[in-house]
Amino acid sequence: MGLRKRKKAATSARLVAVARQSFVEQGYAQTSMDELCAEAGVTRGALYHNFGGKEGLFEAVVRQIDAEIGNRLLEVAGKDTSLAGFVSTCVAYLNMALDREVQQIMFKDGPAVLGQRLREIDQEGSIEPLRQAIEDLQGSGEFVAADSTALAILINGALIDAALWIAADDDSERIGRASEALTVLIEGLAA
Amino acid sequence: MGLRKRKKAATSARLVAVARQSFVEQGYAQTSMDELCAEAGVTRGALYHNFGGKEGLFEAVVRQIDAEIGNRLLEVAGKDTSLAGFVSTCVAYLNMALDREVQQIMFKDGPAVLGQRLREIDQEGSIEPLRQAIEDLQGSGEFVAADSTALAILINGALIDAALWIAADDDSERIGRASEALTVLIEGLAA
DNA sequence: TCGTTAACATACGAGACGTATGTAAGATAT
DNA sequence: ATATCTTACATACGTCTCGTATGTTAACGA
Repeated sequence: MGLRKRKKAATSARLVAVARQSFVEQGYAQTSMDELCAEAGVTRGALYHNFGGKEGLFEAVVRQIDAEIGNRLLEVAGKDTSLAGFVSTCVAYLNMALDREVQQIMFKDGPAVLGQRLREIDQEGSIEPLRQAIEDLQGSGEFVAADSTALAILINGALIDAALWIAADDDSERIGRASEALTVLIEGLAA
Repeated sequence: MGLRKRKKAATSARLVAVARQSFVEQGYAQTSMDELCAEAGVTRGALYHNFGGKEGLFEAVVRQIDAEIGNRLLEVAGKDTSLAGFVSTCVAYLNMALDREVQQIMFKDGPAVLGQRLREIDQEGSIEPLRQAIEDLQGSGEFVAADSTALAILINGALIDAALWIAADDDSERIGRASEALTVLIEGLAA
């Protein structure tokens, strides 16, 4: 890789890093691209050259986070393909969804900024690992025989809202309640 | 009620009506308050006097939609308090969630614009009716004995994502898949 | 009837975003 | 090695939008 490409990758990475922090701390709408670029040590020219605009930079951050979640999910789901393992995977997802970065970027600003595109990105990152795990369980007869994609969507949505509900409260008493309800919900799907 | 109050209510209603339409059609960020006020036949002065700003107007729209959903849910849930009735309530909710207005305002822009406040508003509108229905079922021993609020949150989230998933596709083949999976999910919670 | 105040209009200023244009350094071809 | 070309960014500019501060009119109370 030539020097040009390397420097470009470096500035892109710096912009994404700063953006990820600013978008989380101040939210998408309240983040000024002037300030953000200043923090990254570049001007807005670099931004528009590399990402096309504010939205493009945000999407880059989303893809980064989504990839991290997807990798982690695949990692956990690969260990144990039993029903108990699936519960563990969901709990792992729930824990990731409790992260402030994930909540702000993926759940709050994401839908408003990217709209439909966010769902397409999510599909690879979080939905597909869930769907695959479900299908595996169905293959071994441990899970009800309903559409695996639809089930993955339902569980995904349940997990997201649970995480937001948990994080909305200061005292960490909700996480126990949610975890229990989640376990009950999934075990109800066991064949 | 004096003439003053009536005219104030009238302009407020006009602003909310126009805002509801614009926010749905163009999204929150792309909606200009200048144009919106022009359509409503007032200036921005009226807006800031009645709602304090763009956010306040958006919140008014959210509350209006949320109240409609809540009333409808209570109506459906009140008819039949059996397990089958609960499934009907969830399906009714799913159908409302398929509405373009609801999706754009409540699910896409809502979280980004109102953040935590949206959840508080939702609590009264959609969560509480669900929770109440669950508690009734638990009282008659037809439902698993897990935290009713947590279960309501989980089901609410599942329904929202299911609706977005269904609406994301043109051909209406997903609604059947989602409805079936949803039914399976809820019946898995039957005691 | 007259002062008061609510409801709204008008005017103004501060940012913020996107684009068009300029520029310097790395890549490329001969 | 040099000249050309192109990439990666910087700079400057214009437009739009929101919020506020101030003005104005009409309803309300005394």
